Amino acid sequence: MKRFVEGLLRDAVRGLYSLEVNSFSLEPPREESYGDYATNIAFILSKQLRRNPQEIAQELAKRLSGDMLIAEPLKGFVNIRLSEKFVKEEFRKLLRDAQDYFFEPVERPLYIQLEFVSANPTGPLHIGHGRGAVVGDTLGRVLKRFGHRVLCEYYINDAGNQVHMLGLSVLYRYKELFGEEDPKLKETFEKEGYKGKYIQRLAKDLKVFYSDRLLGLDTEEAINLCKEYAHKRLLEDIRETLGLLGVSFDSWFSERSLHERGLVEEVIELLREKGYVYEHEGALWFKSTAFGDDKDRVLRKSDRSYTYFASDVAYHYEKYQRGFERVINLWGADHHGYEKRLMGALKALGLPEDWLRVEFVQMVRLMSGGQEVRMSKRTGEFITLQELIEEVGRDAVRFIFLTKTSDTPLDFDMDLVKKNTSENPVFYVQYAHARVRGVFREVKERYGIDPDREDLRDYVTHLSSEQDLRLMKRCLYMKDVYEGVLQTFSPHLITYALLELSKDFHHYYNHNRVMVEEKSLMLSRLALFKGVELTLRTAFELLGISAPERM
RNA sequence: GGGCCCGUAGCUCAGCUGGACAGAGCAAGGGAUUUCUAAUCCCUAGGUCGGGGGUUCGAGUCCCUCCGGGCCCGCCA
Repeated sequence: MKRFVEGLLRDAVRGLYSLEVNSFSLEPPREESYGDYATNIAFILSKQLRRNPQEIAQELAKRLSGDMLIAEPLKGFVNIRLSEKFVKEEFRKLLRDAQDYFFEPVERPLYIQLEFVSANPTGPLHIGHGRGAVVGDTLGRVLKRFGHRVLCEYYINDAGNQVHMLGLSVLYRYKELFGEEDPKLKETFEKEGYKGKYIQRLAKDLKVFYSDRLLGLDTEEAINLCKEYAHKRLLEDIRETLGLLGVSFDSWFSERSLHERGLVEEVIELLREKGYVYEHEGALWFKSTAFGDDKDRVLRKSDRSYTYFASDVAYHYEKYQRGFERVINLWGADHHGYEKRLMGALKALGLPEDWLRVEFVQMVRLMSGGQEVRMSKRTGEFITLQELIEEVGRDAVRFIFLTKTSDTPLDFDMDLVKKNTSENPVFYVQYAHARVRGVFREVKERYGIDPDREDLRDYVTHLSSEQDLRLMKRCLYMKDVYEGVLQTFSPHLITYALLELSKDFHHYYNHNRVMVEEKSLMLSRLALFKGVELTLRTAFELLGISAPERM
């Protein structure tokens, strides 16, 4: 809708002043009585034309008003109202095919890679990973709907020190099972090892599998065996947890494969050719200060092993070679220091400036009884993502994770999502859907009308009350919301808009009855409800939450 | 010392590339039940947008500075 209005506005400007305006605002005004959209375009034009904005607003409003829009100038603003005719036409389109209506394919589809979660396979996913997973997954769904080719990828850190430490930790616990203690192993374990109970479980599994055969092996060899087994198992667990969340990846990319293909050396060589690599105290450094970083960063340590940073540069170079036109990374907020050096390296390699976009996902705090909950009562360890899903359900987890912009910390109120009242936003929006379905069931029973099969489009004509129009517009408005998500990569806008829609629906429901004597009125209200249902359902699909028939 | 995020009604937060008298939800108070689920709806109240400067026709929004809070800063990942 917004796009349509914008087009008319540009036409009007072209017609009146034969010039183009690039940036102006066009948004729903705060004050509802001003209409559906308001624009500051006259202020922008007044600079270029050196004329009074109020006059310009007046001319534009006159030109704009017609069949579709009613425009009025006010204090230099142009206030625009969608005509009843226009709203109805749009609503009919929605009823015909909601997918078609809401998602007009982008003119130039891009091959986009979306990398998110990418948690080390050294333990279970925690709550923060879940937020990244949901935000990434939903964003991917939206981008796909608009016609982009999207590849969702999980980057597995299966090389380097962390997985090594995982192997070591498992081996330590394994030996423990046989009453053996290796002092060297113990020292490292106590300092840097993974202490979670899941390590002991993995050790027990290995005992079943190998019996005592690992004891005879050379330590390094044994660590490697443990490492292989443990990280694969943990990855399976991660996959399972993501599955419970309804998140799936198209691709799982192994860090190790970069090393095996020699890409890490290759990319360092490339950076060296460009003159951004130097040696210092036996290590190889990247001159990230040349790109605004506060210090240079090590690529290869003096023990000749590569840093995580080095493989990350190689990874992104590999992404570029794979042909992605756009790459979006969702990182935990603790990685923000990383952005500059990676961006710097990519710039040094000659990649386009806006090719990579990094979005940060901030922490989640679990709250219950007004207090932060960190430890699970059952296990005494940090609450895992899996436990949270089991506790409150997938819908609540997904919805709440999308209620705030991802770059600000989120408090997850566990008590709230268990309530069946309007305080609980998840309940509130799903209840709207259940109510629509309830009416449809009843209508079918009483009158033999099945709104699921009936084509109700022609009855839209009878929807003329202020409340009718308001609810229709609210549905149509979701189209603008999706376009906003596309532009800002902020899927949380959907939950907001959904709450507003639900609010208007509940209001309508309380003030208007569907099953009334007058048949055409009943059918028109069914058409309205049908539109609401389709709108809700489309949004629910993107959010990955269920659309309950009854509650 | 440096980086990132944040400071808006009692609480939790919206406020989209600067725009019209600052919004919502919750909590508080009052009201609607012969209903297609009242698990809902309606009404009322409340803020010098952390302080100070600047840019602008116009600043919660941009710039500077100060105060306060959170996260991060290793030849770890």
